[in-house]
Amino acid sequence: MGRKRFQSQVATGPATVRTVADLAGVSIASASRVLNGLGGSPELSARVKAAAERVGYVPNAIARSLQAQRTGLIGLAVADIGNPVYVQMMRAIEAEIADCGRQLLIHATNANAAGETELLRGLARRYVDGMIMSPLRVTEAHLNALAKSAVPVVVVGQLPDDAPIDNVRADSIAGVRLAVDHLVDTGRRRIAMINGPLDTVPGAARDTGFRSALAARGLAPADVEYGDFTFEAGLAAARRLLERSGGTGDRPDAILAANDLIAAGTLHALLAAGVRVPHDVALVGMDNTDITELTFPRLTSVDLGAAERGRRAARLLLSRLDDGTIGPRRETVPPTLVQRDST
Amino acid sequence: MGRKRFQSQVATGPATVRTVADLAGVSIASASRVLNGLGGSPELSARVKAAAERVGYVPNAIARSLQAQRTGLIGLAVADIGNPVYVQMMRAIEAEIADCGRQLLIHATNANAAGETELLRGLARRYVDGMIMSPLRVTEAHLNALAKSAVPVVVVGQLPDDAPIDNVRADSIAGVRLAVDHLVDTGRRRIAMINGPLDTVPGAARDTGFRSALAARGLAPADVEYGDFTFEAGLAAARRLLERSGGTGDRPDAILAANDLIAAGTLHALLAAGVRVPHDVALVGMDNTDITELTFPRLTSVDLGAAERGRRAARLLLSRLDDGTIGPRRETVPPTLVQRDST
DNA sequence: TTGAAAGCGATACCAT
DNA sequence: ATGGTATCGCTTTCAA
Repeated sequence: MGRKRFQSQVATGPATVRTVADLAGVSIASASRVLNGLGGSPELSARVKAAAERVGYVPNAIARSLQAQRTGLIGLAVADIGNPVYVQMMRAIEAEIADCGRQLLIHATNANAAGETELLRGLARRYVDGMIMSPLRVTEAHLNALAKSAVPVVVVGQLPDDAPIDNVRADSIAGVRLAVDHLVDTGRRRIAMINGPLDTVPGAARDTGFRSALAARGLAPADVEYGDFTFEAGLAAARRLLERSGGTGDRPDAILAANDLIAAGTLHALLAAGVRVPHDVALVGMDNTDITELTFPRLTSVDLGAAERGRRAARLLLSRLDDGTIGPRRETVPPTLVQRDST
Repeated sequence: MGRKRFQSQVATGPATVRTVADLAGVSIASASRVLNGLGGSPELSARVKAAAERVGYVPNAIARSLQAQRTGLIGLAVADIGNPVYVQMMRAIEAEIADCGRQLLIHATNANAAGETELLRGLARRYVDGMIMSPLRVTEAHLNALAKSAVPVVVVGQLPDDAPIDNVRADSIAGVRLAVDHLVDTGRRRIAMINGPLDTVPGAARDTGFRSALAARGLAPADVEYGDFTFEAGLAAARRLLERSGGTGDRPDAILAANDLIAAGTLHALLAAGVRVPHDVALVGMDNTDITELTFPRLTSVDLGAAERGRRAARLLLSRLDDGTIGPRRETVPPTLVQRDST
């Protein structure tokens, strides 16, 4: 029966509004008001401020969140926080939401689909006002979980067209076409591709795009290899590809890598085999990450707009948090080709 | 005067314990107990669980945190979330704390000292149970703020020896010595260094280490350059260095770069100038980030244990959260040299 | 075993 | 302008 109510607050634990109010000899309501810059007579304000200062009062954000029904936190779920593409995206998102005084809660899903849906069910109702996620693969379970998520979610990546969820996507197909056209325009004809896994959304899209872009120029793939979206996989795939074309004659004169990591691996294999880049083989990566500047020669790469996608996703989410009634929106970020020294 | 208290909860907003309790026809206390797996008769438990299932109940973590006085969130403040070293550290920390069901709240300080102390005063009392920070520079203000932080903080990086704060540090000096010894042992004599800014903690330590390590082998620096800890700065500094030693005669036969980004920039400048690596000039980076594998040739690099430092910092913090009474601890992670193809 | 009620810390709505 | 108090959703005594 509220014993504490009637005993004055001795310095127990960190300061609360009550500590400040007691010290200033005012009600907690007045203390709260002054602390939030609403009303208060000069005299009372001064007393409260002095008291707050003296006890080093810092408002407890948890309590405030409970009352306000919002935390100011935005969740970001990515497969791998080390992947340069996600790093780019994270940076853009962070910058965008920091402007609104919000913070980023980052969660690595480790490309684990079960974990991702669990996240939507759990974490979505945990601490975040909204959430941005970029799943590598999208399953039925994802869609289900997304549909009943308790907070707004924006998905970066491909989603079925009828999914009623805010969605920002890259245009891989157009991106691949940019690369292919660039290679053909600069005289390459035997164009090979080193792709990621076909059962991922980006892998599948890039495969389709590659074949149709070549067909549009009256060409067929010189060769195709698959592996993970990693440097090591790119290195291994490129070695297989080089081995297959033992004679210089049927070696591809250009290779399109499905991302910059694969491209870096490929470059490594080429240089190690004494192949000159771009003289003998032109090389194009995708994602236009920082990696492109680190290699020698620097990599030509298709910018699929990771940063821009992050920025737009953040904006979509922020606007939805302002007004939950707007219908689902879909944005597509157009790719650009950034030519450097590998083509 | 508590109107709501007496009206049954109609489907308003997301389900709460009250929703579940009302639906199951039990008290919220019982509902809470069942939901947390404490007690409850089989019959009652079943009813509550069914009700929770039906309304898709997910506990509100904010409310729980307010009660429990902990959020399960760990804050991480780094200068730049894109820097590969921090990425390594983040990954290690994330993995470590995820095991304990905690999550990472990441904050980019953009190397802004004012922001960092503000963080300690504000965010530390905001949402996190504890915090790991890795400041580039440590000021008086930092130390002050650290001293009165409301939650435990672990600092990754150098701190004054008498600072009563958990602290994990790299041993830059030993790291530089490893590199220098390796270069000398492999026959290099004219060793230059491309360093970061001298007014940063790591920059200063590496400079000291470089000079003393050389002196220990009876050598003097062949040349020294400074710039930021970036690829571009490394590239520019290496160009200046090459220009200075116009004749091949007094060109350094080895360069130590203060981090891998600088090393990559340096490599770029060397290769562009037609210098063979490692034949003409050996090159050693520091931090042993993923970058070392991406370049051609791959970079020999001193591993200052970023991942290990992150892991230890996480462990220190977790143990302190368990028991706040232990005194401040200080750990130093020993460096290792990882030889690759650039030496 | 179950339920009533007291908090956690802050804000907001009332009266005064 | 100021103070009392209900409330956010949950956990946790304390009684019954």
